[in-house]
Amino acid sequence: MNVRSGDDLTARARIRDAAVARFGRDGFDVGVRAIAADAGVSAGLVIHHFGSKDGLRAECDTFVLEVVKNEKSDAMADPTPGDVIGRLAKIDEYASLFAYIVRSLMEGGALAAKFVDGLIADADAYLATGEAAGTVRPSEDPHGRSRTLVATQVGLIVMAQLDGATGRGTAPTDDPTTAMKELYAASMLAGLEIYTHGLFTDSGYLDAYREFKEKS
Amino acid sequence: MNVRSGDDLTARARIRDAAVARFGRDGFDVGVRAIAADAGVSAGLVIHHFGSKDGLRAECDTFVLEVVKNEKSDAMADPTPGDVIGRLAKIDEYASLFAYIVRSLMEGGALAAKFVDGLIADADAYLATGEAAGTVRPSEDPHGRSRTLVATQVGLIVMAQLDGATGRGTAPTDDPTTAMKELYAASMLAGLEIYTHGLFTDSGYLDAYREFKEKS
DNA sequence: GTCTATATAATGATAGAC
DNA sequence: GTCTATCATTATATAGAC
Repeated sequence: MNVRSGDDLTARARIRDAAVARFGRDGFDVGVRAIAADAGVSAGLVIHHFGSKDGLRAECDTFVLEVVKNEKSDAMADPTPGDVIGRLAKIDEYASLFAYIVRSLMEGGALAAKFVDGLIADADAYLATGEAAGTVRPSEDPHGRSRTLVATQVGLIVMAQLDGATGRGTAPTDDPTTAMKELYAASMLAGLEIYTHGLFTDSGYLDAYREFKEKS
Repeated sequence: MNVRSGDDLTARARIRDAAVARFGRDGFDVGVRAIAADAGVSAGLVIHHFGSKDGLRAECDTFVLEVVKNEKSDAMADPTPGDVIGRLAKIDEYASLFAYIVRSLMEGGALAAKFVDGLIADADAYLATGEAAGTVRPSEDPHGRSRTLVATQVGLIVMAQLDGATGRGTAPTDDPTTAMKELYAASMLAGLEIYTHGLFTDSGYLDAYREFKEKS
């Protein structure tokens, strides 16, 4: 989860790390006792430090968002930028972080909303750059386009989760990172096809929608 | 939920309907007592009829899938077919059904996997028809394309849920149908743009990926 | 800071009367 | 078929010793 090697962490940080990992693996219904056991402390100490389970959850949220934020800063300094999901999924060190984010996404938590907002903002910036460079087509609704593209990413994540939960595919049940990478790779060609040539052979559907939109 | 008007239903059916609605609105952690209260029966009777909470959940799953199946049959007979999500979302009578499906989707349940599989199969058939008719471009990976398109739908649903849960947008928190319709409408133009003209101005990304794929 | 022990509340499920 | 009453379990959170 981070470069610090475990024993040298304060109990508070150990609890928080254990909670992120457990929440990510088993969902937010997991008990405080399981988290405490993972961290090697008592259940009472968890409450003592964080006030309540919700307090612990909130601290996990801010911690994960902080890591994502730092990762994004690094990505901006990186000469070969990719999308944040790809970066996070790539680095196995962050697997529990990614699992936590996926859980939050499935639950509809506040962290997920912020995370998705960040992805959309990234897409806005990335597409605007591409548009200026001439590699990306202009759009009547650039922000809507960003949301649509991010929706595809989010949908792939959810579908990967479904595949994992129902035991399909080659990925083991408890590894959203692997399942995600597989489904992503399996959809990459088709996605690039669509993004390069489109899906329809003519502009009939688009024209019809524009006409419909103008009438209302 | 169905055409039957409430009081004339057996208690068993009333419990099942109440459960679908409650599960859809509050998630699957809702207690048996709350469902029983909605149905106007005792908590014990719920267990008496369904054996356990899981038994009730299973019956809700099969019931919802049955309705979806019938709805699909109707859609095939209908001369103006749309996608199933659109049809379900459109009909307010099915709002609780839709909410239930969304919950299952978020939780990663078995029903959600079947539902998504059905959407993908529908997309396969729909795109194959379009391809034969000349309105849809051929693809190197038709099934992967179907998955990608369904992923966008699923992602929009999840993002609508996020907007609703965090109280953004104009939609009320507890109405996934409305939130979904709004986000869907807001993304329609951008989506059709992509599906008509593509996203990129040239085939550089697609060519690069094909080359990368051949090497490995 | 950290523990053990406990209070309190809610859950799913059972038993038996009617 | 339906109820009330209750059991057994589990959960979060508290209290107080060390």
